[in-house]
Amino acid sequence: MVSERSLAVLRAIVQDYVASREPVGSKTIVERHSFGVSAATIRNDMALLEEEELIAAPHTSSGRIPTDKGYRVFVDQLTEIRPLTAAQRQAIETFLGESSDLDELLARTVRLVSQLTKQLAVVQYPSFASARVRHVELVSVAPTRLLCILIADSGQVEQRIAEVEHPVDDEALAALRARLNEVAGGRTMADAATALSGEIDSVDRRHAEVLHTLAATLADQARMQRPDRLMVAGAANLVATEQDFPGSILGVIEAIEEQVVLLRLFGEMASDEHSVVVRIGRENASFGLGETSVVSSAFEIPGRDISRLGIVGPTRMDYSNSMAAVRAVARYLSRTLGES
Amino acid sequence: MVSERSLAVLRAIVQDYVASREPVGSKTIVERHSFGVSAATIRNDMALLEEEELIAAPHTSSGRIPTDKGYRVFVDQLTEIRPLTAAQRQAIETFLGESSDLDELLARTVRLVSQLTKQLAVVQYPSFASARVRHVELVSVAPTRLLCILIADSGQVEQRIAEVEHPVDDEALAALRARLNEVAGGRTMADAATALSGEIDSVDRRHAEVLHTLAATLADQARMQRPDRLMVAGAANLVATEQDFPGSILGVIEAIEEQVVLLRLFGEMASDEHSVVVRIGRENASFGLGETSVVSSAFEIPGRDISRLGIVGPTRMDYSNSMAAVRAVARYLSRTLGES
DNA sequence: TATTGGCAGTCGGATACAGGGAGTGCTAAA
DNA sequence: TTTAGCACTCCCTGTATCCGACTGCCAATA
Repeated sequence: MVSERSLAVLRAIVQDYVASREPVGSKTIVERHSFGVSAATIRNDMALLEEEELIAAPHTSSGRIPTDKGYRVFVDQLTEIRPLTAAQRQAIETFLGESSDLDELLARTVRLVSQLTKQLAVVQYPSFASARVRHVELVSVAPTRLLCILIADSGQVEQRIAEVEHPVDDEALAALRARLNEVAGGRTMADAATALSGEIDSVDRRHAEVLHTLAATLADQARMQRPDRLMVAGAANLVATEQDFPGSILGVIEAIEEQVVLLRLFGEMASDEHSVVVRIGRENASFGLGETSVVSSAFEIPGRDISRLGIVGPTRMDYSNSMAAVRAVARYLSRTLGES
Repeated sequence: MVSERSLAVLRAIVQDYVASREPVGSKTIVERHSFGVSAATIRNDMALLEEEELIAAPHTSSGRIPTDKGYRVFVDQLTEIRPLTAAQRQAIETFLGESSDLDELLARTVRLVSQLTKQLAVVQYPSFASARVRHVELVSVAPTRLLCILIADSGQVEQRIAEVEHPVDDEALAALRARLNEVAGGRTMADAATALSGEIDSVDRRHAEVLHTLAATLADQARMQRPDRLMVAGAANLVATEQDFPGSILGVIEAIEEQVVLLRLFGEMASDEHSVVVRIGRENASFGLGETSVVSSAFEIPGRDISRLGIVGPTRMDYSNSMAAVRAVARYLSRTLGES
């Protein structure tokens, strides 16, 4: 059984180790924290914590460092997340408030979060599967190449080149454009995709082939066959913590570049939408990120599907600060932008 | 004066050092290369090369490593770039041939180049300043918010949110849309920008304010106020060569993320469009990249402005291979895609 | 029972030192 | 111009040693 003071000792160990990167001993604890007890007592508590596998000693006679399990308990104890300072809140507002379009907003967001947390920041590009089709535009870029542009009422624009076998003249193009808008306009992306697929057979033979290609193309687009993208910032922060990755940092960087891994990880964290979720060390082992921790939170921008942002760093990180920053920025995106 | 054989010795030193990361001595050279002379003779040549500051000795009595100047001479001697293997050419075709849109093509390109060269690859997103305006679309996303979508005949789509003070109803919106298309349609981006600016005064008072905002917005867009973007891949390759950066790799990573730096660097390399340009070490010192080399080449995709792709790595890199890969991919983009 | 002081034991890290090895620079000879 | 030989320099590595930090345990104490 771990006593209340033992947990306080664990907190002290986590804080000191995060700050110094050095195993922390009993003497250090009594010096830097105001426990009313002696070092020997702390040692007894540390023996308990080690029994519970919350801390470990890298070498026989050295200070202790938290285990993944120790970090987990530490984070779970953090019932109340320390709010950001006024200056930090101000930074969020001024930094994000000026954004003109979604791309820039997200770009600023990742940069901001990486600066606030000193970690690598990631934001998931919000998809818009639930948005509706406002307009379909066709542009002939070559005799047998049509550019299909899909405009959603959320403002999102998707484009795709369609190859057709027979050239399409301007007149036919106009007819096709009208037909496509008639069928797809106003529908949600998913609906439009199925509607277009069903439309293929009931069309003028001469253009069946064209429509077929177009419908398939648009359907693909609408289904968001292309997986959501990620925006990343602060890679230098990750490399700066290289010493915290005993087993080469290369695997981590590769996993970040292989965005699919992170997207799947985000997918698994989608449980509670309005709180900050933390996954620590080995909890991410199945993603090849067994030495990293991820702190993330959901956010929702009006007209878009719900999405996630977060940070990725070594297990030895300032969870309190990371959670506060991630939560604050996610809330800003959801609330402040949602109100305007 | 550097003799012909001295240059051969320089080549040998560069090749061996690039391969082994270890200073190379005279004995190693006679063992691994078929000079018909003894180690002592090589030493004399090495003394010459050191005199010319083409090589240097890290320690008094150790092998030699090439200086930046040495790499420069080595690269300039590479009159003929070794062509890629058939397998590599095949890889380019199959890997890039399947791309559906420009984004994916560029994404595949950077990944391919980073794999071929084992370096960090960068591609500049081709701008379209010389393209013409095909269509301007306005979408009301909120009473006082208009989404402006600019469609170019090259297929590029740019979007921007415009804030206006007074609400705009559907009827006025349609009129505005017609007017904007009338003025801007068919013009190049640059022309459209000036034309729109000039149009502001000659419009119905009630909508002057709206048009003003829109014109300014579109003008900004057309001028490509937003700098060209970069796509990056293979960061892991860069980190893997960390040992080749005596002065911390962090600055390099920061410079990469700060895309402006690379864009300016690319801008300075734009001299010869159809050949591969190499900048070595201190030649990039003014960009904070004094320990890195950049190999890049221009390419041109139909309907787009000319643009660049390249790789960034330590001065100790396989220049021959990097130049061959960069040139081959750039040519593929320009030629093969241009023909189709 | 919980806490404390003391003390022996353990291990890592820093320091000092010697020996081996790789490589150069120089000189004299071919 | 090239070559062989040789002395010299310096790095690297392994070894021995010392120092310091910390733990773990035990007996005493509140």
